[in-house]
Amino acid sequence: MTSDTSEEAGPATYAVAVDLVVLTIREGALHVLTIRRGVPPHRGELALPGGFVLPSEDLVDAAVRELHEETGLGADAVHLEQLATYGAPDRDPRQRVVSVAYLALAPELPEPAAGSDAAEAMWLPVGEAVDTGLAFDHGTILADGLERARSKIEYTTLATQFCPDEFTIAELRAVYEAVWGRPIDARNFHRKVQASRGYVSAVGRSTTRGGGRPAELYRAGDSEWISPPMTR
Amino acid sequence: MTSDTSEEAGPATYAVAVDLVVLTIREGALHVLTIRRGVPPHRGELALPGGFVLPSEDLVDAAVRELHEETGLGADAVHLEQLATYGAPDRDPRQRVVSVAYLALAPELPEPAAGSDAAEAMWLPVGEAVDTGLAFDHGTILADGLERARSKIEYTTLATQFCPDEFTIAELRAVYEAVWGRPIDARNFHRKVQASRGYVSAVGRSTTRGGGRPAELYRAGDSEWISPPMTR
DNA sequence: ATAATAGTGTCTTTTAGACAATATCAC
DNA sequence: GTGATATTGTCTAAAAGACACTATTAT
Repeated sequence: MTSDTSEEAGPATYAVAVDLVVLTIREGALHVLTIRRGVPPHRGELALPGGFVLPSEDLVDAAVRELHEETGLGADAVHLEQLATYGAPDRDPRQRVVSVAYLALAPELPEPAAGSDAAEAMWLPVGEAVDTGLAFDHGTILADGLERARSKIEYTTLATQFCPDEFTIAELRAVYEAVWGRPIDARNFHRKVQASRGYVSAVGRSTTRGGGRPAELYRAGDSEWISPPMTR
Repeated sequence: MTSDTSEEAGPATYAVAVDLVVLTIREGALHVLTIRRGVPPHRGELALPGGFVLPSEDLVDAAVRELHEETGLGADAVHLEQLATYGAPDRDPRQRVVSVAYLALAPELPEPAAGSDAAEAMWLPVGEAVDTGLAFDHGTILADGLERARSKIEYTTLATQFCPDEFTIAELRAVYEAVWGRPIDARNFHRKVQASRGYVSAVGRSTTRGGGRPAELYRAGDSEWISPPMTR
């Protein structure tokens, strides 16, 4: 018999974790950050990075901490938003774990992944991750994260979060093509980005890194919304 | 010293609750279901209905159970979707509680509220609830729920969830007017609803309950999406 | 000059929104 | 008939999407 079970028992308690769907674009394709599990259950399988929430931490702080541990990125460099919460009683065989999933959008990172953890972390093309399957219910979480990213770049300026500080319209267009998985008319896209006030602001310099005629460089503008929206 | 702290301690555990933002339309205005707290903390203040998740329950099952306890409604009669999760360490002074909020959209109910609970439940116009303020962080949860409802009726057929089984186009329009809080051109609205395949399907009968020329009756169609979307 | 990419302009179709006109009931 | 609401139609402006054309670099 455990100690201290005198008056009311109080509600049952469960472990609470955060899991991360970290998306970036590498070589024109959307990639997701995965880890290979080193311990049971699902040892050797791929999973999303994540960890338990500490007693003093807010949920988003736990997500920021995990993101930093896995990618070295700070909260200022990436977009981070809550995705959904998964809490089926049997989703983790060890104990009941309620997991709050977060979606992170990151610019292309220099190295594959600098996990301070022993677990090997890597970027995987999203199609490959979906096909391979992920441990626990992480396949569902990934699918939900992809759908969120796909829909949100329609009406918000989030696509710039995948770009470096300075980017060209063509590079921004490549983000849409990678996330939506289909080509977009360069000319109409150019016109629509320019028409949406506050989406991008010109730097005043240009680059020839794409070959051909030099392209104007832009930074993210001050608006959070696109109007009229991009249509998927 | 508590018993059983030999090997690894394992992650910290927290109470997990569901809170409900239940919206309905009464007398042309959007209302939210609230309860007056009978016990501390925040005794006497208004709050959202909710409760703890049982060990055997999935999160959504807990939401369905609470909804039934508070309104008598079953899961088939209302739309229920996960909203967001709130877990600041100090959001509940008694102990750490991570709360998964759900949004429910219900048709107008016969009686104000038939809470089987001792707590008095009531429908409150949303403006009044926002102005009065709610206990804990429930004001934030309500605001998030309202924004979700307002945006979702733009591009989904969710507005029909506020209507009885059979309804007129004018009644559906009244939903938009109540949720968005502004008048809508009846003629353009009529045309757009008809143009969106699968939004509504005609019953073949009409009603004069609105006075004036009888209006055709419709049921919810088989589509979940509106295209093109309603614009707010 | 040629290849490659950036950027502008033009045209057609679709949609939004304002609002006129007609239809069908109760009284 | 009048009053009320439903439904259809018409017009204009905005936007989407297809695509021709011009611009500026490297080689």
